[in-house]
Amino acid sequence: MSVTTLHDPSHREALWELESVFERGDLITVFGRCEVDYEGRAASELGPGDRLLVLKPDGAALVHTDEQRTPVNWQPPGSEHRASVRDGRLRVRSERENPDEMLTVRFAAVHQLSAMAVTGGRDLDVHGSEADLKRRILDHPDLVEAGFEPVETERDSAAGPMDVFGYDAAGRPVVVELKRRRVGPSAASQLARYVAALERELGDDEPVRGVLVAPSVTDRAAELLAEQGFDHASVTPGDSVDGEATPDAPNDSAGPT
Amino acid sequence: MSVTTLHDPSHREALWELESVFERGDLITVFGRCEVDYEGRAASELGPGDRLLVLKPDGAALVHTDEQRTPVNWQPPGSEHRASVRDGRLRVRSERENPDEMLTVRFAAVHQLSAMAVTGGRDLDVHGSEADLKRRILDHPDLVEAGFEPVETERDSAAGPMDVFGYDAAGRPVVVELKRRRVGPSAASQLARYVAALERELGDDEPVRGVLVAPSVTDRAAELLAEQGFDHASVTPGDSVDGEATPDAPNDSAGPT
DNA sequence: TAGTCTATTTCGGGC
DNA sequence: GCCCGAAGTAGACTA
Repeated sequence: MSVTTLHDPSHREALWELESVFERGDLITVFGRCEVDYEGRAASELGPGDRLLVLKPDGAALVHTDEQRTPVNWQPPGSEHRASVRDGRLRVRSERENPDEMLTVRFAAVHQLSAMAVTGGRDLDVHGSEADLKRRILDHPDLVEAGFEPVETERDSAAGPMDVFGYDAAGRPVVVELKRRRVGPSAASQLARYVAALERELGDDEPVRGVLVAPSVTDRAAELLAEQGFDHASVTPGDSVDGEATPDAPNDSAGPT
Repeated sequence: MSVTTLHDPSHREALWELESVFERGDLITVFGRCEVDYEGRAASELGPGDRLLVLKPDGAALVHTDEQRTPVNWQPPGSEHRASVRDGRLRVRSERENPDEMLTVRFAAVHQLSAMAVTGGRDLDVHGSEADLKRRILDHPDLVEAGFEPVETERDSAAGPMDVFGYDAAGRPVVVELKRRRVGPSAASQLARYVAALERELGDDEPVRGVLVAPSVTDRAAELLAEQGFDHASVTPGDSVDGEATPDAPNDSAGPT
């Protein structure tokens, strides 16, 4: 049987079931009236209400209300689930170390408790990520700008690893930062950080260029880029183009000041 | 009745139930063997396996495997759920606009379908956030450094809003960036961005200081801060201290170069 | 609605 | 284990 369900179990019945399921390694859902407390990196309290508690065999715990994609409370994988009956309530705790965190759910009433044997794939194929954009840029460097030659990806610097490092048609070093979607000021900062680090590394006599590759850029980010003499190439991870550059100029300015 | 459950329903039965529950506004869980497709900001495919689908009345949809805190696929609130039977399978779709996104879950078999009437609070009290840290700094500005005087929070600049703006004991303008936890290079960048914007705004004759307030800082971030002459004050959102500064010096250097 | 930033971010990859 | 950055980030808040 792939699913076992208890309806309106007593706290004792729920406890027995939970303990046996913890052994078995099934996915558990508990729906009932509860209060929730969390203490760890932060702390929180949640007053009484009906919620759905999901306990995963990998240690993850999720408390969901009827709203939002994000659980109202949770515990990440690697936590340990335990159950008990205290003060006439079913108490489910999920605890982990490093950081020390504890989630406590106290059920005044359990409406339903289910255990499900989960099998099958969980590996997702995703398209349109920054990794796809990077592949695209390496296959068609002209999308960054005519004559761009990529040399290294994830090149390390004192400020962290830069997405793509290469040289422009004039032989000047270029740092390329890739973003799969429209970017704001932080992407301009990030690029500036890598460019500055590389300039310190190469010496002040060697000016380093910065190019932000992203579908689009907010006004403020555009100003910040312009202020620092950086360029922007408008490219999306999944444009269907295969051969040369896009109809209009791939980058919107010619080079550094 | 607060929970209705169908075990191993036929696709037709599952469909009828889903349609009536969509009207009612209950929280739905469907456990069964399914494939999942997503297309929108990105795209993904997930092969056959047993998963838990959660459909919320606010339009959120979650597909969970037996691992991870994050759903393997999802749809944010505001989406519209629809169900049908196609090619002998129960198909649940969740669609939204802006951005245009569609999640499709095709069930080869439904092991369990439950509908739950959710009531009660969903407002969480959280402690230890950056907002708490800000309150703490405004109450005890000496935690930033002796003589610091906060003037404005969320002060806007060409690079975005700075957490706290004020003046040091010598009357120099100070930008303070707050982080509730240990920070890396990006926080140093962020601070640099605000400081540079403010210097442009005030004129180059007026040097602007930058202070990062956070529990701790990675080595690399510390180097980046030092390079720009910024300071770091070690403060956590929830330190129990109430009166003066902490025993050891609240900030670790005297001022700008 | 778009821009900007926080988050108990989570997650993965490298060292 | 820590560091670093991406994510279909989500969610909150403001203009």
